[in-house]
Formats: sequence, structure tokens, C-alpha cells
Amino acid sequence: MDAYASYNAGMLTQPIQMDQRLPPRDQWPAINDDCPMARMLEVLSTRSAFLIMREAFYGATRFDQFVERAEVSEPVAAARLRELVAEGLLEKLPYQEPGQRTRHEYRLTDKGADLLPVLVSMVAWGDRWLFDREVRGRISHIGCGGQVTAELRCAEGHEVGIGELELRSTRRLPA
Amino acid sequence: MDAYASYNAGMLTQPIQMDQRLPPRDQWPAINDDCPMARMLEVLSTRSAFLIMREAFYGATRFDQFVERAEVSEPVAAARLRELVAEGLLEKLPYQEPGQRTRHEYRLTDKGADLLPVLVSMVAWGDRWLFDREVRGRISHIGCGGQVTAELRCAEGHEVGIGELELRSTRRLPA
DNA sequence: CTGTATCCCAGCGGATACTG
DNA sequence: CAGTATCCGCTGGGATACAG
Repeated sequence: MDAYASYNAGMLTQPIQMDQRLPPRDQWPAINDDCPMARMLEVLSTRSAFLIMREAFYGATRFDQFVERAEVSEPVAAARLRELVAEGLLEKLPYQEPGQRTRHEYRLTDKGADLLPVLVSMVAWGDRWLFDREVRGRISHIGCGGQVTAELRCAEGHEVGIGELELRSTRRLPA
Repeated sequence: MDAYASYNAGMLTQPIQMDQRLPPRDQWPAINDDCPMARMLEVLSTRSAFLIMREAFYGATRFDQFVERAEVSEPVAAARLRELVAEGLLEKLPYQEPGQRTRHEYRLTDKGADLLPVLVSMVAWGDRWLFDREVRGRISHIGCGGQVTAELRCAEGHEVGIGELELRSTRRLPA
């Protein structure tokens, strides 16, 4: 029980089969190696990476746009863009406007675009708790125009509050 | 137009009144000072802070639990816990079990608990893109038992994809 | 316009040892 | 059990200058 409690410490980790025997303690994988949140923080580890991604969502595609709008220095922008491309969150594509030389643009990949719920929920939290406001109309649904937020919902469609959550530890056993 | 385009560079910032005259460029507030996401990253700036918060959600309350489960060193845990308490994400409460001396426990505040959508969306992204899986049952709704995820939804209840979003720049003018 | 090279500083975070 | 003190290496990130 104590072993399980300790082993299952990561809420945000992998599925566990509770009926299996546990391997020796020293063979347990590190919690953070199996935690998708911890791994996500390795991909998007720095403040500047978030800022670059923010501007990519807003529509920045060129190097100087990222530098100015994310308010980071050129070396930092270059490093983050290179890393984000390597991680597959952005892609660097050649394009050519008529009569211009070939240029490159940074575009969100599906993998990168799928981070939007993370950014949106961060924004919602910041608005509520750091600016003490609920901002409406920042992001809306094309067509119906409804305000878009990141909310916790269950498969049945119910909106879920923090008190209505059942958190199951889901640590996977090592192979 | 160019001025507006540049001034409005932050998708994730504050409401702008487009019909007002702009102040001189050098009086514009820094983009990141007005961006709730950037400000949120100051509060929760480090990897270890996220790990500590993760364990708080999972139920850790004591110092040694945070150290073991978040896999951070004692000095780091102490520093992060102190900062998170100062920021109001956790609170340090005295408690006493019968026959024991007074101890302290770290509890999520409302402000801290409200970060759950951020963590959940990070987890969902990590599961999908770093572990190549969709995990079901990690977090569920007490009562109906339905899987809980952080989704982008509009006020009308529609699930919103990345292509269906209208991002309005909402930068507030300086006072 | 899109970077790279170099220098420099501050802060994160581990290891170790020590205290109430 | 719950930290603090100290040391030290690594990295993020700014400033500046230079290059294709």
C-alpha cells in the first residue's frame, strides 16, 4: 500500500495495472520520464519558446516579426525557432512573392497548432487571476461568433469543476 | 495600418479600442507586460514549479512528498513551495493529528486549483504527441464517470477546431 | 532581412552537509 | 520530518557586433 501510494505518485502519468506485481523499487522508471506534462515541458521549456509560439498563433511567420512581437533578442529567437522546428512544432517553408527572392516562413504544424488549448487556458488563468478580469471576445468561433475558452468537460458533455474530478493515478509499469 | 499591425502584435493580450489615436511608439507598454500568458509564465516560471503543482493536484501536502514525487532536491522544493505560497497558488496551513505535534501542510488555493485546465491540456498534448496515445480514464467526472479533457468550446457549446478560430488582437491602449 | 559569433550575467537546480 | 547553507555547473537570455 505504501509502495503503491509512492509508486503511483504521479497523477499525470501513465496507465497502471494495479493487479500486477511491482518490480523492485530501484527498477521503477523515473516519474517525470513517464509524465506527459514533464515531457511537454522539455519540448516547450522556456519562456521565450512560449512567446514565440504565441506569435506563431497570432500569425507571425518571419524572423523579424518573432523578434519584435515576442520581444526577444535575435540570438534567442534564432535558437528557439531552430529548436521548435526540430521538435516539429513549427516548419520552415520556402516561399516566393512575385519579383522577390526566395524567402522562408515559419508555420505552425499540426503538432504545434494542437498546443492552442494550453495557451488559451494559460491566458484565461492569467486574465482571471493576474489582471482580475474576464475578457470576452479575445478568441471567438468563426460563424457563430461565440467566445472560445478551454474548459474541462467530461465525455457526457458536462462542465466539470475541480471538486467533481476523480483523479486516478495511472502510472504504467516498466516492461 | 502598419502601426496598428505592429502594435496589435500580441494575440494574447488586452482589449484595444481601435478608434482611439495611438500614443507615440515609445510610450507603448511592452507587449509581454500586458500579456496574461507571459505574466502567467512569471508566476509559474520553472519546470520544478509545474512539477510541484502537479503533485499538489495529486494530493501531496507534505514537504517530503513533494521532494519524492516531483523528483526535485530539497533546496529546490523549499524554494518553489515558498514562492508558490507567496504567489497565492498554495497555502501553508497548520494542522494537528491527535497525539502528534503541530505540522504544516501545503494546500491548493482557488487560484492554484484553477490552473488545472492548463495542466490537463498539457497532459493531453503530451500524451498525443510525445507518447503517441490517447489515454482514457486518467481523469474522470465523479458521478457520470466520463473522461475529462480540456477542450476549446465556444459559448454556444460547439467544439472548436484550430481552423474555426477567429483570433482578434486585443491590445489595450496605455492610460 | 535573416540570421551567427562572442561575451556576460542571473537564475535554475543538483549534491552535500547541517539544524530544529 | 522539514527544512537551511554552501558550492558549483549548466543554460537562458540580453547586448553588441558582424555576415550572407
